[in-house]
Amino acid sequence: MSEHVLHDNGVGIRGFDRSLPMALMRAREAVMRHFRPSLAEHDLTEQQWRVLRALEDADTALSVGELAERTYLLGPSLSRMLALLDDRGLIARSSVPGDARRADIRITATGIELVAAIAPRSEAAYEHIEGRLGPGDLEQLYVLLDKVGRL
Amino acid sequence: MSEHVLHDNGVGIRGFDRSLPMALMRAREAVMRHFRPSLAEHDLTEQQWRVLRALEDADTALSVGELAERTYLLGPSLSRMLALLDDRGLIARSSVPGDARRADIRITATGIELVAAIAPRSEAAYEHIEGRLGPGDLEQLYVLLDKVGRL
DNA sequence: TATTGTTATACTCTATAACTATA
DNA sequence: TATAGTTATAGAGTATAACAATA
Repeated sequence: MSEHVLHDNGVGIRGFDRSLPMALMRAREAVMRHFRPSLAEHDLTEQQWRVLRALEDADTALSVGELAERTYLLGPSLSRMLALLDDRGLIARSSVPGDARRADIRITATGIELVAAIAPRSEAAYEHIEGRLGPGDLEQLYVLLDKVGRL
Repeated sequence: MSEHVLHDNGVGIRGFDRSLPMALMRAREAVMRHFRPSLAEHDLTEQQWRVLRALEDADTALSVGELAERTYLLGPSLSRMLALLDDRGLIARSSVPGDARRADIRITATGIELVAAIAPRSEAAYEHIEGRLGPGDLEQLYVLLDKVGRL
């Protein structure tokens, strides 16, 4: 029998400690706690960071809609954010030939530099996590999270 | 060799798909997507839900500070939220004998009823997840998340 | 003096609806 | 008519500082 047993506390709902959303949030908090100061230092919110990372990872221009999906941001939030990131020269927009409604968003060289400047702290956090979990466990965690993410 | 290989994309940072915070967020999104309508139906934000669940799980009164730690909310956010939940009769405050600075927060019968009313939808979401992962994987996921959460 | 909690303030994000331009 | 993106608006959370009351 496992130490992690689902228990009934009388109102037909799992204990707080057995709530998957809370466990996910706790884990995310633990990771971000080490990383957030680095973002603040460079005047980036977590959401802005997600946008830059998504663009940098895409390696190609993305439409606003595609970007919204990948970053879990709503259109209006993203729209305003892109204006700010554009002002800071971190992203650039261009029109799409053949569909004047669409906008192509890409990360600029300045944006890539900023991401690269923050990256070392991110790597340090990962090494810390790997040190605690071991590479096998981390791998297994990714597999399980991917499964849950595909609900 | 695993299919999940950390790769270098030229700026010294992991790919977006190999970002642990993003994987955690995706998983949480997938779970909450099924659950959020139920909260909205009862006029609760995710944060308010966390507060009610934490109180209900504690099975005893908590100080504002303890509650803030358990729900990952800041004092000022929590302070305002407690006033709203108090107005709705979902929580109650009482003074602590021996320390007039502290406030004891507890969930009311009405609050417990509300949690119980929402619980079935939560359970359905869990059954869906268990159906996809299998109980063993879900258990393993909890173990790994707990490890990460203890950073 | 330090701690507990609230209030003040500015900013950001969430969420929905309305709007513009284009397809 | 539908789609892509922006603008408008209201509400809520984040974050820091300042504050009151108490220890």
